[in-house]
Amino acid sequence: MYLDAILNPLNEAQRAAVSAPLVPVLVLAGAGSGKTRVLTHRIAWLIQAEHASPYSILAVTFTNKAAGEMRGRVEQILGVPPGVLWIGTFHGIAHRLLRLHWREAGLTQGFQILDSDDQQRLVKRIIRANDLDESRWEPRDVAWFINSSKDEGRRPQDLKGGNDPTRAQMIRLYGLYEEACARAGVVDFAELLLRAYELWRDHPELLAHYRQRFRHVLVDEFQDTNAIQYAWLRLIAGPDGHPFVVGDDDQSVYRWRGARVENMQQFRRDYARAKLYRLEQNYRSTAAILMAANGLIAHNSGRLGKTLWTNGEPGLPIQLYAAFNERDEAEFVARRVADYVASGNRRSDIAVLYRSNAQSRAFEEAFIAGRIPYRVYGGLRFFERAEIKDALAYLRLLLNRDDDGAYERVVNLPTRGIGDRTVETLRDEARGAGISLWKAAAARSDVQQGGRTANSLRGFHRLVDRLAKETAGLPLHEQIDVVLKESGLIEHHGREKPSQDAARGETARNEARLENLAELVSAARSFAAESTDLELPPLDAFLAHAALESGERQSDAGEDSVQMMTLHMAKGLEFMYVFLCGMEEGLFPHQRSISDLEALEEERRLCYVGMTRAMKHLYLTHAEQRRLHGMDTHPAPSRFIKEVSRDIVAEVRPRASGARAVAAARLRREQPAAPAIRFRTEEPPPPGMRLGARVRHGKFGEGVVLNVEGSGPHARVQVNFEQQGTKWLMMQYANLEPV
DNA sequence: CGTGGGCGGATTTTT
DNA sequence: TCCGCCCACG
Repeated sequence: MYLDAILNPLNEAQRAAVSAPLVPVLVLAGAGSGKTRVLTHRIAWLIQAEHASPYSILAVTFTNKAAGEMRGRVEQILGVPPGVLWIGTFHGIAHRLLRLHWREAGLTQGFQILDSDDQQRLVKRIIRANDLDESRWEPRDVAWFINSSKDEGRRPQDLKGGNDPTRAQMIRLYGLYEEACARAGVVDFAELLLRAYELWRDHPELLAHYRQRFRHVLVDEFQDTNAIQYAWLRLIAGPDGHPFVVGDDDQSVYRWRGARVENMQQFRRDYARAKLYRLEQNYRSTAAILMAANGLIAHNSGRLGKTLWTNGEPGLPIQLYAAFNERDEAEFVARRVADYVASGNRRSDIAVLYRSNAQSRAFEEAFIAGRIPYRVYGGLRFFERAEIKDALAYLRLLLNRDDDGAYERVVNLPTRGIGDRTVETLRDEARGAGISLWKAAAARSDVQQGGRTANSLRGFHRLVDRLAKETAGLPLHEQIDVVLKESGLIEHHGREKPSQDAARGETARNEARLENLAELVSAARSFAAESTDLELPPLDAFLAHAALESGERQSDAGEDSVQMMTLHMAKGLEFMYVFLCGMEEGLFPHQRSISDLEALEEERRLCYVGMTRAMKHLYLTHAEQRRLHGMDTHPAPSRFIKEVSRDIVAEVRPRASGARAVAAARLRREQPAAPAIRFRTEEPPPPGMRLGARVRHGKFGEGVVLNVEGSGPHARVQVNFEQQGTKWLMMQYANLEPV
């Protein structure tokens, strides 16, 4: 591929970023501005123009999906054989490093990965084992403390309790948790990152090797990095490196789980030579949608500053619907969806977005009533299902008998007469001797030859040993097949309950579980076929895969259906038509964020993310009455509605309230009000004052045109200044010059 | 050992 | 209101 071919498909800003010199680079990439394209083309550029070896490239993302897309596109552009480039998630890459250097990292060779559920169970066991009150020490809170400590790079010994007994206890539990993990040979997600960081930090020779190798480090969604991820990046890039990071501070919506937008500002401080590029041209949405989004996000402070613009259609104004209640809101959306579908649109081009999952219910009911196929995202994913985790627990035991979490999960599944009492004594014995449950039980059933429980335990151990022996050397999917059958798991779920006719629902659930187990076998088959990872035995690799890529959500795709999801899940996606629902104070912004400025600004960013998902039409809806936790509330419309310039909003019908609204909601076939949109319909905007143009003002400095009203000397422009924020100015007096 | 009723809590979620 | 979890009972 020639250099022209790399640069030609790009706009000027993208081209500048892609062909930037080998210095640290921060790309501020707005929503829909072609950020993935810039990353992939940058990689191509490094290889073609800078003659970088494909082996010298390390590209990091947050999700497997993003990593997969990036890898696909790079390999397509360059024709590089798969697997040469290190493209992966932070966790995936950390995992790979730890497998390669498990000894230096202080891990066991066959270490396994705990998902958050496994982690919480383990924390709970530790709390119980220490006779602590679970309501005082909630496993969720303790796990959160442990994870956020790790995210900050802190080990128990780095933490001080001070005068705070609660904190001191948390630190103690963190320490006990670490010991339990070490004993069982397991690591949680945060541990992967922290260990990978410590591995390099504490082994200069290793670090030197990898620095030499990965000369080119690229990072996607940089605004989502947490402290340890950023520290890790700085280690690998080194003081003289040139990391290429892409992010959007306006789309930072994961502060609550440790992401630090400040890393973007910090990056510029840490790398004084860093160059900043802005991608502001948007290829996704209409001008109306972008103006609404720009106007909203301008209310946030401390932004790096960026305004989206487009050469495309002005588009329809944002439609605002004030519903009577959540049912009316859902019925309105359902009617609009039906209209869109009737005029030939695909249902999958339509998205219903909301702040919290509970809101989906009303929409589901309306869609069912209207016979509109829909798909709700969220909920359990494949590898998180109970029956799948049971099966995985057996597989984990095959590799590592000391995995107490797995042991407890299946020691009595299917039931084999090993009750809570037995397990409890086992736990005590194991803890007393500082050994695993497996070892404790093995010691015991040897001693007490005769007892019934001892027999059961021995039976279980023999089963596991036998499965290990029988499956050794078999292809992966056959290994799993054998384990499923001989462990009794299949029979357990397949067992009919003949006596009860009423148990039909149960039969259906059982069937679904059996299907899932069958799916596990076929997932293993295709995993083995596709996996190029030769560094790990297949079963180890498959278990890591199951933990790190928990799989698709809800697989019953196929039929064209309306997409329903939370705003967080919608990040990174795009839809022709977007309904942003539940725009109410207390719901969005959420009650818990209203009194904290930082949290409130994050809610605003979330709203910005939601709005910028829409390509053609955007609806904002709110309800005047809503049932929340069983109580009727009368929430005020979200402040975010008011923060969108009124000029680009059209109310779907005149706001009604009270009794009138009841009738109106029932009777009115709502018609959109005459569009209130006033920008560039008849008259062209003043020269140089194109939407999104950069301008300079004598006093306020540089800014970007958000909005233009009228023409000639009476025209007014709304400008978002980098320093001063958003202002309306009269063309006549403002003396704006195009930049 | 499995189930039903009482109780408390109820953003957002990837890895 | 509704869901998930814990405990007591059969």
